[in-house]
Amino acid sequence: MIVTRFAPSPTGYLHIGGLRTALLSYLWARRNGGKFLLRIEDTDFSRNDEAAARAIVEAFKWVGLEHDGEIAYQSSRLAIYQEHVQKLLDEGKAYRCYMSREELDALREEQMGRKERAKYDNRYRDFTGTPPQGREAVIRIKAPLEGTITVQDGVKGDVVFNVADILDDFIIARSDGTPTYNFVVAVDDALMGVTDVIRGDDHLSNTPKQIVVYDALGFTIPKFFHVPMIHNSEGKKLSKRDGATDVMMYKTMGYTPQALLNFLVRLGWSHGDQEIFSMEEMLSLFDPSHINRSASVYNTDKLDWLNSHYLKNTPNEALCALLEFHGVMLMDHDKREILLDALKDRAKTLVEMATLVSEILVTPASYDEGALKKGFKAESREILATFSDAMSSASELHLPTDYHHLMESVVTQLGIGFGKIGQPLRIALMGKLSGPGLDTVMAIIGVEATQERIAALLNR
RNA sequence: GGCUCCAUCAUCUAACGGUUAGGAUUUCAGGUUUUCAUCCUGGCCACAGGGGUUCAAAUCCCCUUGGAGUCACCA
Repeated sequence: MIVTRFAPSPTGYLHIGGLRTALLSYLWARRNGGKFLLRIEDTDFSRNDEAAARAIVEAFKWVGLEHDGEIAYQSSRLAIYQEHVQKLLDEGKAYRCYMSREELDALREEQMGRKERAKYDNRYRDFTGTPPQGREAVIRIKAPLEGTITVQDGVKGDVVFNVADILDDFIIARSDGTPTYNFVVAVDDALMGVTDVIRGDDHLSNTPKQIVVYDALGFTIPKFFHVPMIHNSEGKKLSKRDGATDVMMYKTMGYTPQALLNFLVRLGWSHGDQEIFSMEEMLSLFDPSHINRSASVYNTDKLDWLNSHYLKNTPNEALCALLEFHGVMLMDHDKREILLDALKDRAKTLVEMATLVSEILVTPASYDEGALKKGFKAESREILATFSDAMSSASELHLPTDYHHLMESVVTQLGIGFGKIGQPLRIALMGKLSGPGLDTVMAIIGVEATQERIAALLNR
């Protein structure tokens, strides 16, 4: 069985890059009928872990990813780590190091001065004497001293590290007894039965250390898939400073989860020329071994396009529900269908759509200067008045076509082109020169409101 | 700086030794539309450079250049 996991450190919200690796892990697990686990990596300082976990679960819920089982908190698994540290100690695969921070710093500086790599000098590796008084020891693992470690990566291929270049006896437990990252990751992944680790390739250079831990503890090494970074427009790793990186921001900006997921899955992965992927398609097509090796730049133009695509294809009922989050209550509106049909092709986001709704439903508070200049001419007053009168005497005005016919007959009667009535009427109804078809707008707001808006413009 | 990874249009990508290097987004030009948007049609735009290997290289190898990541008692 394939078991994957998403293991964020609690930073307060779910990052867009995190969502991508979570999505890929989720897809791979689900595709294989496996499990997708969630683990919060909170071994260090007292950051607000609970809130962070809630934020992540909330974001997962919004996009529809679901993890299996309970959320694992590393902070509550300390006993397990200690047990495994002890095991290594007992087996002589790890040892106490009494070197002080000052000594370590001094060593480092000395090495740097000689242009050497900063590296622990193994001074306590085989220490058997009496420990120095009053020193808290850290625990270091005995790492190999020579040879190579190969990370077999499903994305990058075999990556070979020279032990002498990268390793030393790294710390697995701090002087306060708490375990460090590379140790707990390996222990947890092994104990939780994770078979496929899909994560950002910023973790690639950590992997040899984790392999050392796997080996020391006799664990089976999982499959690794190191997914390339998402870069910002400067070509650097995407960070919190790059604006909208909080997944929930996309909800408030009016994006749909499908669009976001579709956008994310196409960053670094593709299936021929296909651009649109439903969740079902992602589930049946995604394979991490087809992930690109190179980083991609985060550019939301395509996200906008995808979002408008999904908006167009969302049933009105569902659209109504989505719009409620943005303060638009349309469930009981009798012209709901006409309204939404007219709008769903015109908006890139739900926020835009909400704005468009109110532009139609609410009488314009002011008129665009440029529009007046361009579209409201001397003869416009009479044309609008004529049209308004015609509305009063018309018998049946319900559907857009009814209004359209009326406009046609007025235009014919006056011997003018459509534009002569269209422009001023549009200004009266919308306050500007762009918008959905006038017949549609009138059908939505009705005869009375149309006449009121015409009067408002004429009396201004 | 050491180590590691990466390199096709502005951007996301296809190509798995043989293509006029394809698609999408963006952009531009037409068309449809009473307007705007949508939509349709078309255009512009790429194999980083240099060596090999091969009948044949965007594809395989090497070098150069450029970019990124990582080097903690953070995760």
